Amino acid sequence: MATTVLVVEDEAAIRDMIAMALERAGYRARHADSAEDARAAMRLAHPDLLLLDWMLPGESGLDMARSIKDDAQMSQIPIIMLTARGEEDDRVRGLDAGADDYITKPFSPREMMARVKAVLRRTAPTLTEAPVEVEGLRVDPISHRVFANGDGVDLGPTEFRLLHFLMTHPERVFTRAQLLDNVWGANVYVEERTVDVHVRRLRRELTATGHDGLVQTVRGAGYRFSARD
Amino acid sequence: MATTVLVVEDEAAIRDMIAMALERAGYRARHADSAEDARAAMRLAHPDLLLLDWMLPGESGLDMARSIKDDAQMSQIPIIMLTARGEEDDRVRGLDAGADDYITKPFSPREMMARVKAVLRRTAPTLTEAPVEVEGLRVDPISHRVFANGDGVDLGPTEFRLLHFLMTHPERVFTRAQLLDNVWGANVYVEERTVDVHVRRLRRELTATGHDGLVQTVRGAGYRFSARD
DNA sequence: AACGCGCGTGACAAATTCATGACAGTTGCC
DNA sequence: GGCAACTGTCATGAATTTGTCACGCGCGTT
Repeated sequence: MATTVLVVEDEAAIRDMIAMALERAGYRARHADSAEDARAAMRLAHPDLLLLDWMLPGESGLDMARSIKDDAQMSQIPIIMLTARGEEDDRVRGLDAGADDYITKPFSPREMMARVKAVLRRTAPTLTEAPVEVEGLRVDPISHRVFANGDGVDLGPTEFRLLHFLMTHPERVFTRAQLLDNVWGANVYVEERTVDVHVRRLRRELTATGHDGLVQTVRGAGYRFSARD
Repeated sequence: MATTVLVVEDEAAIRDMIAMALERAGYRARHADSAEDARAAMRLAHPDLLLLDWMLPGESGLDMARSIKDDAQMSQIPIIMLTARGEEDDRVRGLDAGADDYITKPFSPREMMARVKAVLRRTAPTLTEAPVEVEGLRVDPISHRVFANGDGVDLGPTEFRLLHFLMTHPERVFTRAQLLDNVWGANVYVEERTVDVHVRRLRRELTATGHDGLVQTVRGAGYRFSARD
């Protein structure tokens, strides 16, 4: 999936210039012209980066940056602030609000792209994954921990990846071969029945914490993660 | 201690002009006329800022800037690039390489001083990081000291950086490769197992002061700093 | 009711992954 | 120059994890 950049800027000319440069570089660009619009767009497009204008009608870009960095769900998304001011005082305030970089207008598409790439490179590993939670069972890829209603669950590396994969693709049946590809990795030779064993090990841990029936067997097809029976 | 600026420039006239202006303004100036010299000077004088000429005999200033920004120990030191060229292309490359500002020759001592002061002011908060404290274990980046419930803990440079990095990113697992990038610096080739050894050395010191279990091993994933088990 | 599969289980031995202690090369400091 | 502090590597042994089997149970079909 292409990297998506959300451009929050009310001046159409600048916004289009940026969007064009981004798309020419192979990124997917989305835009919003106010903080309110931006929040809606973030929920829809799940951008990997925000280009946020300092001056916006209504809620300022600075406030928005601050609120995003305070939100556990979105705090991982890097932000580059755009501003017409050149005072470094502002720069400090911007960085202080959680911005990852800062571009002073006027700027060239080229400079902008250089910074976009730099920020993405710097934060790439970070935005990979958010915690998943279903019925009190929470898997957090960042801390690499699993909690069942608050209590820690001890899983081996493979069980962890298996559970995480299934939870991020709920209600969907995967054949053993598909699971091997996605959890073990492509071109890895292991018996398909090995999946059964790991499912069993995973279930054993989950059952011990009262979470039964989440990893379901679909006879003749494979396994599925689902909250309902 | 006076703020030290290292001037890396092979043309004596320019170098002296800069050094004189800096000293008149109360800074301590050191100089080098090649990247090799500069590295030696950095180890000796621990400059707070680098004025780096783009064109140097041997390794270019651009390459040097990049390698410094990749080095965990020196990446905090701000860099101002000096160049005879005015192409924006160069400007982008310079900023991309990690430079904090950019001065085009010819320039006046006055302009240079303004930029030097601006960069130092701007990066001050970065270098002056706040102390981090968790469960009585305090790491103070400013004094470069660690205290466990008031008692000083003696750590080597690498252990200090490792602990500080982990403490500023709690509850998050880092692979050995990520730790090497962030604590040792990118482009530094060391065996991944070396991380284990430093973790052990760090743990040994922490355990001696009663702080066990803070640096945790996540089998198959890496290490994590966390207050809870 | 018998049978054929598909799947759950417990047991294992091999393969990984880590913690540790020892060592030698460097560096900075007396 | 010599000493002390640091670093990066290795070898070793212990602790987990992993991939396979073999065995049986149960479901659906005949």
